[in-house]
Amino acid sequence: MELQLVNEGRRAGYAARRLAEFAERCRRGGLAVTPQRLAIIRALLASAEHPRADAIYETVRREHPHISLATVHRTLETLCEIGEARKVTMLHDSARYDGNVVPHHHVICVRCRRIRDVEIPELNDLLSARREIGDFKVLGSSLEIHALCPDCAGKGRARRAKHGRGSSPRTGCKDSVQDTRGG
Amino acid sequence: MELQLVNEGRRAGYAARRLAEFAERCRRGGLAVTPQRLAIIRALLASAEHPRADAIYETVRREHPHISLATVHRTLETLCEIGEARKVTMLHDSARYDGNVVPHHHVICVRCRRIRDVEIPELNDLLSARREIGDFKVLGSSLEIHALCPDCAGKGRARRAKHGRGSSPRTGCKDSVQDTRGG
DNA sequence: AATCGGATGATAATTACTACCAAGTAATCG
DNA sequence: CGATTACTTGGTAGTAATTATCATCCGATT
Repeated sequence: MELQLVNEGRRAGYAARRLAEFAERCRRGGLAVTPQRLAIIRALLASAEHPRADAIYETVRREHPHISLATVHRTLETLCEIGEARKVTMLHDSARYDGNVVPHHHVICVRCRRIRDVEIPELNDLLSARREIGDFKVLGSSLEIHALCPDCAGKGRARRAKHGRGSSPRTGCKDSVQDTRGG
Repeated sequence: MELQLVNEGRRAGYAARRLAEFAERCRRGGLAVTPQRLAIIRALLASAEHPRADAIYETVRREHPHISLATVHRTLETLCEIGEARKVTMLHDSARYDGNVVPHHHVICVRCRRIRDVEIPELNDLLSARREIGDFKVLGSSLEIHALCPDCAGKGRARRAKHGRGSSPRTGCKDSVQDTRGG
């Protein structure tokens, strides 16, 4: 299986292109182009660290000393909504435990966060053949398949639910549909 | 690619077996077998929901009204450490953002939580050919490859760092090596 | 330039989780 | 079986990440 770390040069070129189109994309998404948003997307695109909100905050603060941490959180969330950023995992809200310790993967409903086990023996085989990627030593892996569960698929397009931290995975449904499908 | 939801019958049988071996495995792991731990692993194995600590707490409370939520959090963590449970994602501490919205995957250092982008075009192809899994409608996917980064690989075996919530992903290193390699 | 709706900053509130410590109890040994 | 001891637990305070609230501000449109 082809499988390689993305190199720095390519990432930088990509970031430059994305930044150039940013204002245009904001308008298309119905968002105002503010200095804060520009600074935040610039910081995000400049980083290869997959940063947390507070790291972006520290970076942006150097040029915008008055920016609020809340703005950074809000903006990153907004960027995800218009598809200008993504979260590394959609399950960052709280720890979800699994009693099944046999290697397997998960389908996750992007609306209600329902999770079901999936077996993909071939994927396990392919990855366990791989001892390292770049200079990282591989230990294991876990595939998150983003999907709509049968209950949520019927409900039409997401009515942007508010992001009460962990408000819904308990029982209810939550939105922020993040389509990561390949292109 | 073979790819299917794990069915309920199989899961139940697996859970029964695991539960039977639990006491033995605890002792092997140097842990006391307490009623609380038994109740928690039983609740976890009985659930197909990939529950959060609070859901386990609500279940266990019916039989152990005095159990503490802190115990549930601690115990689930402990179970992961001795390999009797796993977390659905190891990145649940806090949101990590990515400016790269082109479909790709991630290598994550299990010690310091460093993340790097990985491209696996074949995986994208295989999954985008798949429109549904069971009754879930597939939108996209994200593979988490668990690994040791070059810096952490040299440092020998993990000295169990304390779990200060988000204490290390900023810069430092954190442990809880969770080997999910196939078998 | 006037208007207006969305955006921001400051801060309070919420949530998930961990730290701490006194008291309880499982495992070991006699 | 009972004493010993170290590991566990419960209760609770504390911490960190994130969201809510709301007055003020400012980008976009006219």
